[in-house]
Amino acid sequence: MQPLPETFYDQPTLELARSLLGCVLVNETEEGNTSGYIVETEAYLGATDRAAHSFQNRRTKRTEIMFGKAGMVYTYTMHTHCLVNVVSGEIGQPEAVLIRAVEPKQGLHLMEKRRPVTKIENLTSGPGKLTKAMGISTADYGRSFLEPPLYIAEGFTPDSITQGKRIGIHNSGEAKDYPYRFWITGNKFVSK
DNA sequence: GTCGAGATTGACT
DNA sequence: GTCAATCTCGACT
Repeated sequence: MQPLPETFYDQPTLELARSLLGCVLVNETEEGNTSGYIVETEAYLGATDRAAHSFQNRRTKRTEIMFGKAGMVYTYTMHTHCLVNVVSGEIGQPEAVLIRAVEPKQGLHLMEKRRPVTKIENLTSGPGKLTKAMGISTADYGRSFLEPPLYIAEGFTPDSITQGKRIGIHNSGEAKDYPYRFWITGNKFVSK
């Protein structure tokens, strides 16, 4: 499986968020390899998006990576969980795409070992769930999706894509109603 | 050094 | 619907 080329990330963040649907997220670890089709994403446009960590180009130690090159890995700890983003936009533009859900492809047994569930559709149907199932952590912060062990490869073209409001952002004024969320219509691994 | 907030999840009323 | 778990970082003393 080949990582997608650098040119794939050379497109506007909202288009990248849409393009990532159907692509394969791969993580190679000592325990084994896991991969899954990306079925849900959210765009964060730092300069104007109040819900983004980098709102109004706020540059901190944590958001630093968002100002860098598209295709970098931005991981972030939220309460007890870890979230994973793909950095987007030109250098100097703090934009990123949050990977909210994947559909398991390879390493199903390993994912279930890391995150025991009764229903398979609960395994990776949320941003904190998929990182645990695939073994992604804050140690991956600053890596590149262009090369192993953590990378994104070509998958399939979704039949139908739905666009809507983002989830789980509170007290963000108008930003909470921005239609920056994309998911594959009808896929059961999309979060609620 | 201490305090508060948060791009979530799972359990419970 | 509500709420706590538990960690990192930024702001302040």
